[in-house]
Amino acid sequence: MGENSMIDSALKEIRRGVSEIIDEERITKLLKNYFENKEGYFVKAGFDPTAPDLHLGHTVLLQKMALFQKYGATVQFIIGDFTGMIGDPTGKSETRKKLDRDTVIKNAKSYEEQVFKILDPKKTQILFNSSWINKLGSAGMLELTTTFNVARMLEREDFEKRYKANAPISISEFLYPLLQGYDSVAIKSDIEMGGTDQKFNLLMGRHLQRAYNVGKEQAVVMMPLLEGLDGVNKMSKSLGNYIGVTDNPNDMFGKILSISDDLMWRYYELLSSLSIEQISSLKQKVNDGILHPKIAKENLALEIVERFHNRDLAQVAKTEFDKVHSKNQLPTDIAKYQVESSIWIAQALVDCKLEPSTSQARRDIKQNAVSINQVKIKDVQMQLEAGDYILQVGKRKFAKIKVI
RNA sequence: GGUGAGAUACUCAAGUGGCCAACGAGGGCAGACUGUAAAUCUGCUGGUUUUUACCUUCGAAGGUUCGAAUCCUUCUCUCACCA
Repeated sequence: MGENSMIDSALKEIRRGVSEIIDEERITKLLKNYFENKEGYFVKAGFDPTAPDLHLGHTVLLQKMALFQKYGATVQFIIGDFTGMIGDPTGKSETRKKLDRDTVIKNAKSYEEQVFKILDPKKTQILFNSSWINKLGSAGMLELTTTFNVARMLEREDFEKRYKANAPISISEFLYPLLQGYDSVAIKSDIEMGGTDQKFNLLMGRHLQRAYNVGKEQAVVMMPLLEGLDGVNKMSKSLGNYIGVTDNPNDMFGKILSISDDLMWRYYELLSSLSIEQISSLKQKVNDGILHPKIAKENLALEIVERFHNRDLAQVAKTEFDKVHSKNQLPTDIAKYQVESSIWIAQALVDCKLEPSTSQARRDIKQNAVSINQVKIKDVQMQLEAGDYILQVGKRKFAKIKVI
C-alpha cells in the first residue's frame, strides 16, 4: 500500500463515529510524518479525578485514542486533580473540595486498571495537572487570565444560557476552561479529544497554545455522547442507564440485549470494531429479514463482553442468558438467604432484597409477578414454612431462601 | 436594599378547610404479546401483615380549627421587576 493510501485509510478509521474534527489537516500531517519518519505525537484527554467508574460512554473516547496509538500516538491521560477542585461548568456541577493526595493516587490506580483494558499501557502517560498548574503561581495565573476576556467567555453555550437566565456563574468557573487549555500548553499536545459538550474547553487549548507560542496548535477530535440504555439520555452513572466496564459478564450481556433495536446500531457504530461497511451490510440483512435482529444484538453483546472479559466468559454469559430468558430456566448463580422459622412471603421477598418494601411486594404478588419454585402465587398472606424455596420477582430477579 | 410571585411525591403539574396518600402527564415497575427489542393494551407506582384499616408526607417551625396541602404567624430558599 502506498503512503498516501495508508494515510487515507487511517483517516477513514479515525473519522468513524466522530461528531466533529477541527483542523483535520494537522492530523493528516501528523500521520504523514509518522508513516514517513516514524515520528510520534501526543493525543491528550482529560479526566475527572473523582469516582473512576468508567462506562461504555467513556470507552467511545478511549477506543478512538487506542486507534491513534495504533498510528503512532502517545496518549497523555490527564487526571485533572487541580481543575477538579473547580468543577467543570459543563453540565454545571458544583465547586468541589480538593481531594487529598492519597485519594488522587488511589483513583489514578483505579483508572489505570480500567483504562488499560483499551489503551496500550506502553503508549500511555498518566499525568496530573496539579504538577504544572501548581508551578504557575499567582503571577502565572494572572497572566493566564489576560489571554481571554469575559465577553468571549460568555459565548460559551452553557455560560450564555446561565447568564441570560440570571443563574449564578462563579468567577472560578471562568478559570476552568483556561486551566484545561493551559494543560495543552504545558504538555504540548498535538491532538485533544473530548465529548461534543467539551468543544469550548477543547478549543481553548488551541487558543492558549497560540497565545503562549507553543509552536503548534492542537487538532481537536470530538466524540458524540453515547446514549444510555434508555436510548434517550446520555449514558451516566447517576441516571443508572449505564454499562460499566467492570460489570460482570452476565450483567453486561443482559444489559446490551435489553437495548432497543434502533439503539443497537448506534452502539455498533460507536463501540464495535466492525467496519462501517460490515455494519451497514448487517443492517441491510436485518432490514431484508435475512438476519434476526436478536442475533445481531447477541453478536454485539459477545464482542463487547469479550473486550472487557474474555471469549469464554462471553460465551458463558450468552448460554446463561438463553437459559434464563429463552428456556425460562433458573440462572446458575442465585443469591442465597436464610431465615429463622416460618415467614410471611412479602417479608421474605424484602429480606432477600427482591423487593424494597412489603407494600411493593404485596402489589407485585397481586399483579402476578411473584413465583415460588417457578409457580406463580396469588396469596398475599402466604407463609413460608421450613424448607428451601426459589423466589422470583418479575423476569429477572431471583433468590434462594432457606427457612429453618 | 425595595416590590411582587412562588416552594406539592422521581420530574412536570392540579388541588386554596373535610369526598386527599393527594387529579393529570412523563418516567418507573409489573402483566399480556414478543426477541428481557420496539409498538400496543392493562394494572400498579409513600409506608405498615389492623391492608374496605392504620401511620407518615404537600419548603421548616409554631398557631387557629372537631378537622389543614389548603387559613394565620415567623423562618429558610427560589424566581421576576426595580435600584
